[in-house]
Amino acid sequence: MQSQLKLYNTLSGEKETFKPILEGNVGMYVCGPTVYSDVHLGNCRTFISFDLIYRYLMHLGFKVRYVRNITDAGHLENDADEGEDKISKKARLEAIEPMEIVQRYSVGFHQVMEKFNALPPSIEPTATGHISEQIQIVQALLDNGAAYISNGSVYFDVLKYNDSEEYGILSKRKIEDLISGTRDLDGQHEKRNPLDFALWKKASPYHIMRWPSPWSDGFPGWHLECTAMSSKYLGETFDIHGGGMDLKFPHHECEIAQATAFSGHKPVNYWMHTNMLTLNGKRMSKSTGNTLLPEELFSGETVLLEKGFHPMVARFFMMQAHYRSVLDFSSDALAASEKGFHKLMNGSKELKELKLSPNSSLSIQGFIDSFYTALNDDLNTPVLIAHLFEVVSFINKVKEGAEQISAEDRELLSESMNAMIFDVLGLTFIDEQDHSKLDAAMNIILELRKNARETKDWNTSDLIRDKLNEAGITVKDNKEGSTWSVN
RNA sequence: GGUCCUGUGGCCGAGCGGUUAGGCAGUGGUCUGCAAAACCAUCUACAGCGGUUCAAAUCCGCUCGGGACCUCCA
Repeated sequence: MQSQLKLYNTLSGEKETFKPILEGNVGMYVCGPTVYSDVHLGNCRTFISFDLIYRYLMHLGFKVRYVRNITDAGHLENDADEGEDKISKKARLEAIEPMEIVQRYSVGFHQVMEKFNALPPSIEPTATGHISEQIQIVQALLDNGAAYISNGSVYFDVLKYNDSEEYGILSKRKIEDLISGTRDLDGQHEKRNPLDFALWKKASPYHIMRWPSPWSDGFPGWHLECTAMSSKYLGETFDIHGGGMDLKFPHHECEIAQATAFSGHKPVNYWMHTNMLTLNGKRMSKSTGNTLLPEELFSGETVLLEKGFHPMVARFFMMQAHYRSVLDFSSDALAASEKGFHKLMNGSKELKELKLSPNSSLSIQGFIDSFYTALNDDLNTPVLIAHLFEVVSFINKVKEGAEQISAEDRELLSESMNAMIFDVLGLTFIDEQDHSKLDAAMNIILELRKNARETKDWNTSDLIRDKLNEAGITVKDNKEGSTWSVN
């Protein structure tokens, strides 16, 4: 099954059969968040997409080392001399320590990811914790002539690199087009060419975050941390490097260039890029303010939504679209997913209690194969979910007596459904609190209601149901009796 | 302006040369004191115009929309 996994590789522009460098092991690096403000839902989608990939690789039996960095040194605000990093700017605004900002938003990020049931990565290194590694790479690039010093800063020489390698190989850009398209920004005079990017920046006097280096007191360029940390923890060539589409250029392109110049070979075999989550048809972005915060989604306290949605509903909503497709966020789409989510989860619950027959009326293995066919095709979760709904439909028919399932098959299907829903898609039941006392109380109430119904006292029975509903508890009547659930 | 992606039924969203995707909503029915849920049936679309092909939502061209990147951004 493993060898059949195909992943879309941005480098080739095609789906390729996934083959890890070291059999049975996968090294995966994902560009993490910049912790200078709250992560928005668009950021979350990327990390949830890679959580799916991480989960599926592990489900297939790979031993995965998943590295996702925390960018706490801040990226350059712009390329100008006055450039200051985002962390220190925010710190001065709020008159607190940079690391205080970092701490606050890192914690917030982790809390949000936990709500989305995203597994923590194996290693979550920080840029500030790897300054010496970054300095070493800069020195090596200076030593081998790939970089040059200018006024205390160090820049990567893109044109020189392009003489022997191909700058633009990932984003499919031609260097001539890039040169002609370069904007005339201030502070470019330090560079030999506008395309050159900073490896090390000399800090201006008021710049708070700074480290000593052979060239100046300063801070690392914004592409460098990923090369330093990925090569440290995964090796100079590793299997998968991921990030949002927006990082393809220039960030990942620069990473390839500096890493190749540093080590002499390509750093990554499979480049994976997840697509944007849009709001009102436009990508979410901190700088434009077109964002939705996770907390706003959960609480519904925003003009964009009619009500709040549980993180698992949002996760399911995201899984209903392919990770490489743009997904637009809307209240209606969320509401549709919410119903579908409950339908799926109820189906998976009911599967375990299905009445058994000597034989199954359908091929259970056929269902299971379809799950893997979908996932192996570049993680096609929308198709996987479509198949899961087919199973739910089958489950309901067994319940109604229109289809049959054997004991063996029920076990097999249950195991596979659970693996898909919980392990791979990473969904959880929304209501998992301990209800033992509520259970007891509800049993008493429903007993009274049952008595009322038996004497056709509909006023009482409806009053109980309506009042419970107002309190957030739904009562449903079936042939076998009444069931209840917390909304 | 350059590079690239995209346009699917009321809504969301797969498919990428020949078969019903799926979910939500709607409609008719079964069930039910009513409601809800569930089940069955139904609704059957591929921006427009050309072309290639026995066959196109799927490939090619043009036109018209939408978006991403080219500057920090998941």
